[in-house]
Formats: sequence, C-alpha cells, structure tokens
Amino acid sequence: MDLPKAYDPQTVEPKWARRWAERPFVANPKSGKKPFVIFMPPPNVTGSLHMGHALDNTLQDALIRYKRMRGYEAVWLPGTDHAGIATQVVVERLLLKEGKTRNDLGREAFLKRVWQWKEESGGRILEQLKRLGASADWSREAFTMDEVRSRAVRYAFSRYYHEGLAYRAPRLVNWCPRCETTLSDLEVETEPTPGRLYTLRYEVEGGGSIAIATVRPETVFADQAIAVHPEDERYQDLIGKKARIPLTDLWIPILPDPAVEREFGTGALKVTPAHDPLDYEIGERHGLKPVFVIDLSGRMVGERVPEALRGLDRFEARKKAVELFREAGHLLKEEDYTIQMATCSRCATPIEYAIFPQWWLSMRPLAEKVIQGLEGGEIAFVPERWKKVNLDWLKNVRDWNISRQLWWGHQIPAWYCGDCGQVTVPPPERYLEDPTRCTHCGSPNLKRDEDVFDTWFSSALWPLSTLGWPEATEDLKAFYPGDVLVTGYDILFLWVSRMEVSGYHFLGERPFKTVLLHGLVLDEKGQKMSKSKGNVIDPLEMVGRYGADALRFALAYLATGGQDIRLDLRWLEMARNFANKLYNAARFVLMAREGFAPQRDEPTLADRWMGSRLARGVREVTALYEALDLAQAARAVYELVWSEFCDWYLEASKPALKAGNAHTLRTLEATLADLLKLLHPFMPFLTSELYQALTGREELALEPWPEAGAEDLEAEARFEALRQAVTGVRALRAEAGLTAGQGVRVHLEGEVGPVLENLEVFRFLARADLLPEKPPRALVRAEPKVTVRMPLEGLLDVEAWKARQEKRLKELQAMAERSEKKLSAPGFREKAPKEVVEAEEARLKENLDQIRRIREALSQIG
RNA sequence: GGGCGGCUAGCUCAGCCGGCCAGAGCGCUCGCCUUACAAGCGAGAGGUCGUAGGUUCAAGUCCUACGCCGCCCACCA
Repeated sequence: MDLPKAYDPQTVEPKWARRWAERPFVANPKSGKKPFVIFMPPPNVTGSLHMGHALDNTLQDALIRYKRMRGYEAVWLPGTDHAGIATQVVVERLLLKEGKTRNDLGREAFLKRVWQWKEESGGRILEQLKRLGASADWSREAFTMDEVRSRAVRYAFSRYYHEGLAYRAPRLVNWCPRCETTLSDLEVETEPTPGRLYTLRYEVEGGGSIAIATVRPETVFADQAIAVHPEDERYQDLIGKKARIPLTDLWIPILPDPAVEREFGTGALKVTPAHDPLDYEIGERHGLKPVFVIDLSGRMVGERVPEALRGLDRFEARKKAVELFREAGHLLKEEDYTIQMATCSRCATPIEYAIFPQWWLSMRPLAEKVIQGLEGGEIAFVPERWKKVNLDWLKNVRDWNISRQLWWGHQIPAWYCGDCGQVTVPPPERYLEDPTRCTHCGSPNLKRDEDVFDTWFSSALWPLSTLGWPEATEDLKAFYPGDVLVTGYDILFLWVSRMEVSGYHFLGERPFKTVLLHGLVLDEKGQKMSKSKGNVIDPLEMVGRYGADALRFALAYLATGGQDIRLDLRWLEMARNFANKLYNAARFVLMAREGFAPQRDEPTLADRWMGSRLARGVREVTALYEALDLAQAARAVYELVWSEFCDWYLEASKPALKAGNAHTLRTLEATLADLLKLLHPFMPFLTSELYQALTGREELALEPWPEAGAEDLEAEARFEALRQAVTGVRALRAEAGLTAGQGVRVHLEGEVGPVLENLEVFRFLARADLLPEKPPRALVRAEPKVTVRMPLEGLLDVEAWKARQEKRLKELQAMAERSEKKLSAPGFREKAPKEVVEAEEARLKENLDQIRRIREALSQIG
C-alpha cells in the first residue's frame, strides 16, 4: 500500500461526483419498495450555490442516502426555479451593457434572450450541487417553466378560476418602482429608517385649524379626509367639518374612524387612500376616492400637486414640500423619527402603492383545509414549534396577489374580450387550449393578459408538478405525498404554506408528511451573509480547501435543533481532520491485511468489546437518523470512529495482528465497513472510496445499512478494567514526569484478570511491565476498578504526583459529600426510582473506596 | 403590539419530554516524530450553565418574572 499519509479530497471527490451525476440514482415507481420521497427546494436558475443551499442539500442527501441504504425506494427530485424578477433583472443587466432595454427588444425577443441565457448558465447551480455529492435523480430534473411544470400552472389556475377562488379585482397593491411590478405582502419588508415626523396645520372651515402628523408630507395633495378617533374629546366639535389641504383650495372632510391611534402625534390622521394601505382601508369604510399624486415611477403628478413639485421624484418632492409648508406657516413641528419603511424584498427600494386590476387567490377557504389537516396532526414539524407559526399564518392569511408585471414567467392564461370586456379562462377540461372566442359574447376579439404569475405560484405546485401532475402519472401514484420537506424556516410562508395549500386543494391530501426546518447559515458575527456586506463564505471555495465531505459533515454536525449556524472555519478543520483520521484508520486496516499470515483465529477481548460498542453505535445512530436528528447522528458517528475505533480498538488490535490472529483482522475489516456505512450519508466521497478499497464492491451507496448486532456487556466491563489500568499507568507516567518512551514497571491491584489475560495488549498500550509484588513505597493511581502502583525509585516527581492526588482527593470528597447529602435527603429514597437510588449508592461506594486508596498511598509516601 | 430563538469552559457550540461526577472542536499547559494518522498521540488546566424567585426527593434541563442579543408577524400615520 503506498497511499499518501494525508488524505487529499481533490483526488477522490470529483471522480465520484461525476459518477453520481452521469449515472444518477433513478427512481423506479414500480420497484415495489417502500418509497421515501424528497422534493428538492428548487434553487433559482440565476443563483450560484451559497451556504444555505449547501446545508439544505446536505441534509436532504444524508436522508436520501440513509433511506436508500435502508432499502427504501429513495426518490430525490431535483430542479430549478425560474425566479421571475431575479432572472429578468440579470438579463436586463446584460442588455444594459449593450445599451439596450427590454422595451427596445420587445417581449418576444426579450424572452428569447432570457431562455438563451437560461440554457447557457441556468444549469450551473445544479452542477455545483453535484460537486457536493447530491445523489438526486437527475433524470427527473424539473424546471418551473418547462413543459410539464407549465401545464401544472395552467391547470391549477383554470381550476382556481372556475371554482371561484382566483379572481381579478382592482385593489391597492404594493408596487416596486424599480422592479416595476406589484408584490405580494410577503415580498415587502419593513425597514426601520431614520426620517422625520412632520406636524402640519390644516385650516378648518369656519375658522380654527387641525394639526396632523405625517412622515410623508408630499402626499398631502392626495388627502381625501382627516380622521380622528370617534371618542377623542379633543376633536368632537371638528367632526363633520371640512379642512383645507395646505397650498391648495381642496377641502376634505374630518371623519371619525376607530383605526386612529389617539396617542400618536396629534391624534389626527391625514387619510390618503392611494398612498397608504391603512388609509386605503379607512377610505373604503367612508367611500373615499383614492387619488394618486405619485406615479408608478415614483414621481409627483396630477393637477392637485402644486406646480413647483410636479414631476419631482417623491423624495425630492418631500424636501421641497416641507419648505413650502414652512414658508406658508403650515409646518408646526418637525422631529427626528424612525420610519418603518416598506421596501421591496428583492431590491430594497421603498415601496409605492398602486391600484389596478390584479389576479388574486382567495386564501381563506384554501387555508381552511390546511388548518384542519395541521390541527389533525397530518404534518409533523421538526422542530415542533414551527407548527404553531405555520398555523397562525394560515389563520390570518390574506388574499394573495398572484399577478406580476413582468415578462419572464408564466403568462396568465386569461383573455379579455375587446367587445364585452369579460374574462375568458379555459376550463379545466381544455386547460391547454387557448380560447378563440369570448365565452360570454362569442366575439373573436380576445387579448391575452400581459401579466405573469408570481414565481411562488409555480413553486407552490412543486410537489405536484415534479410528479407530472395534473396527468395521472405512475410517479404521482407512487410518490405522492412526499416524506420529508427540508428547507430553511425563512420560506415557511412563501413556499411551505403555499405548497400545503396546493396539495390539500388539488389532491385532497398533505403534500408531505414531515417538514424539517433548518436554520440559516450566518457569518461568524451572526449576521446574514450577503454580497453587499462582503461576508459571504463561498461553499465551493470551502470544497476546494477542505473537501465536500468536510463541508457536509461540518454543516450536518452544526445543524442542531433548527438553530442558525454561525459558520466558523474551525468546524471545517474539525471535519477535515476527521476525514483524515478515517482515511488513516482505513489505511491501517488495508496495510494490516497486506501480507497477513494467519496463525490463529480466536476472538480477543478487544474484538468482543468492539463488536459490542459497534452494536450499540449502530443502534443509536440508526435511531438518530430515524428521528431526523442528523446533527446528533453525525456526532455519534464521530465519537464512535475516533474515540472508540481509532483510539482503542485499532491500538488494541496491534498485538493480535502481530500474532497473526485472523479473527482480529476480520473484526477490523467488518467494523470499518460498518462505520463507513454509518458515515456514508454525511461523507459520501471518502466512504465510497474506502469501501471500494476495502471490499472491492463498487457502490457503497447501494449497500445495505448495517444491522445492529448483540451487545456483550461482560466484554465491555472487562475491557473497561483493562482500559483503566492503561489509563492509570499513562497518568502516573505523566504525573511522575516520565516520558512516554521510558518503560516502567507497575503493580496492579483490583480487577486485574482482564489485564493478565491480555498482557500483550496491556504492555503495548501502557508501555509497562507488571511487577508481581506490591512495592512498599509507590506512586499510586486509584481508578475505580484497579489500583496502579509505580515503585518509588529513581527520579520520580513526587511533588507533582502529590499535588495531583490532593486535588483528586478534594474532588472525590466533594462528590461523596454530595452523594451522601442526596441519599440522606428526606424523600429521596422513597420517591426516586430504585435504579437512581442504587446508582447513587454505587457511586458513593466507589468514591469512598477511591478516597481510601488515595489516602493510603499518600500516607505511605509521607 | 404579538410571537419565537439565543445567553453553558478563553472562542464556536452540544446537552434541555428532570436523575450516572456538565460534554465536544479549537485555543491553552506538560510530555511525545510510539512502525494508520503531527490534519496526530498521551496526560492535564479551565465552567456560581444570563439574573432573581418558584416547583420537585432531585433543575443547564420544568414554571414565573427580569436583563441583554437576534429573528418573525402586525394598519401608530
């Protein structure tokens, strides 16, 4: 064997990545195996892999690989999302370099460009996932705008429309002036922004005035009323009167409305239905007409706006308007104030509002079915706390604006009649046919809606559409509902809830059985990673530096309890070192096998011990995978591999190997093989490589999961005595100031049988020989099962040893005291379970015994 | 305004449906190139488990307040 001493992932990983990409794990709906299905959250075609994807897909791949080895028909359906705005923006930016806009090209040519771009670079992110080792069914790769998925979108809309759940209506909607499209409420964020609160005086008819507070003084020209709380004593005599908008001759009523907060500002609110959602609602209650003074590009428009402000950008206009009010004596007060600014979640531009007809989805009735399902426990949440969050959202859900004024996306399959003005949407039975005549008046004068659907409208159908719905495909029959949906909690509402809605509505059933929500990957300071902050850690760079296995293992190791992960590169080092450790352990086994000359074949104590620990390990790790606790599973395997297999068994096996014990070699090989299997879901590359070298078998991913064997408690107890003897010698050696190379002779007392029967193992591990006689004066180490004595001869450092013993004595006494107190506490013996009491007694006895032995040793040294 | 998460060793984190002496990785100290591995081996040091109460035979673990840090939802302009 001339394997290099240090493991180099770069020479191993690409080979396997290519193999799994070129010959993917293809799902077979007719295998007869029990299916285990995961829908991969489709990354944006525009995107490149970030740590969130790496985490998300590591967890999914670990589950899929685990279940595949357990004998399930493991189905992982991958794909990408067309990501409406994001993609359109990318291509528009490319056009800009040629000095063109999308309008220069026109819709058709522009879309051609986007598709072209998508074909060229849209597959990049999936290629990156393949490098991470994702064992998805690449033969079933889906795209939210491919033919099958487009059919699903058309069918879903047709159903919704004809069931009266999708409707078109003019309402106040969120508008992003930069993206030039409407946004759903979920795509609007509120950003605390330093600003100013202005108090303005409005003249009231018949003399007097009323003061209002506003952060948007430029919108006063769109005011339709002033509202005060109905029970506000200060304003009772003003209700019903009219006030004049400053700088204009426009008079607006003073109204009572309960939505007004009396404590805020002056207690009087200017009502501007066209430029504020709350005002819009108040306006609806009082029949006010929304009037716009800001257009879709964010500029001041309309006759109501004083000429000096007309055409100005909204923020420019604000400054100017304040000046005008000040000059005219309308500005009563101006103070610093933190504005809760509504911004576009994509581009952070402050939102405006607009009213034009949009398609809406009635969420209330749709959510109802989901609520029932969730309350009936049909979908499990991990961690559980998200269930309530999900339910609360569903219970308060508002209608969803599904239209977007973009070109890239699914164009809404609705046609408007040029004659009667009515809408025609193809019925579900002929959902793929474009209508040629208006269904209301028969006119052929039809024009298709120019808008496209919100990207999330197609994402919401993902669990259905990836299986070929609405066709009754084999896949759909075999693989719906999915088993575990793995994603970040940040898209619980945007995506998960909406899939629940689609699933329950169209198939009458939950789309998945369990939702596993993991945390977000943050930078070392706990901040979100973003390009603008420059704190992004690129997963592929980490793959290059540490290997994909190490990245995967570190992420899985850290994904505890759905907690956010502050990425610290030290964890990647830990994982890389672990891979190296495993690699070297395997190298040892392979080297041991080479030229091995069997002399005997009998199980050693160490063999039996390892078998027992492995049995327990398999049982524990398997249970953790089943509980979806992948972080603890990763930790348990780490412990098993490093602290048990490498630290003890590998070392203990050396004398037996030298003696030609074939049983030990077989145990080494078999244990390693099982450990590789347990670890494979986290570190697929290295484990596959090593398994192949060890067994000659081609594909570890397709090997069966290990069965937990029987535990051997007797062997464990006896090996434990041996371990304590070894540890005792090592500690004494260090306390006495001896180096590891110096051989020592020690006397053992207590449970010495295991040592005597495994003398070579003891001598090798402890580098010590046994003294037959108890030395009169010795440094002593009192372990629970054995007492180790090292004769006081030569230059032993007695002081260091003494200090150590004194310290140990104090600890033991403190513990013994605690035990005694506990045992004598009223109620303990009566109320605590028998095992607990017995364990406490045993502990006390052991501690007292150790104390006695240490005292004895100290007194003999003097 | 409502809700959620975090606060455990110098650092980054496990443990929290109560019960073996509170753990890991890194860092630190001492000693080792021991024929798988210095990305390593052996031996150690290092925690009033945010604060204050409470429940319990028993509390990082459950309850109640409070304090910071962070996130989500919501119509105080």
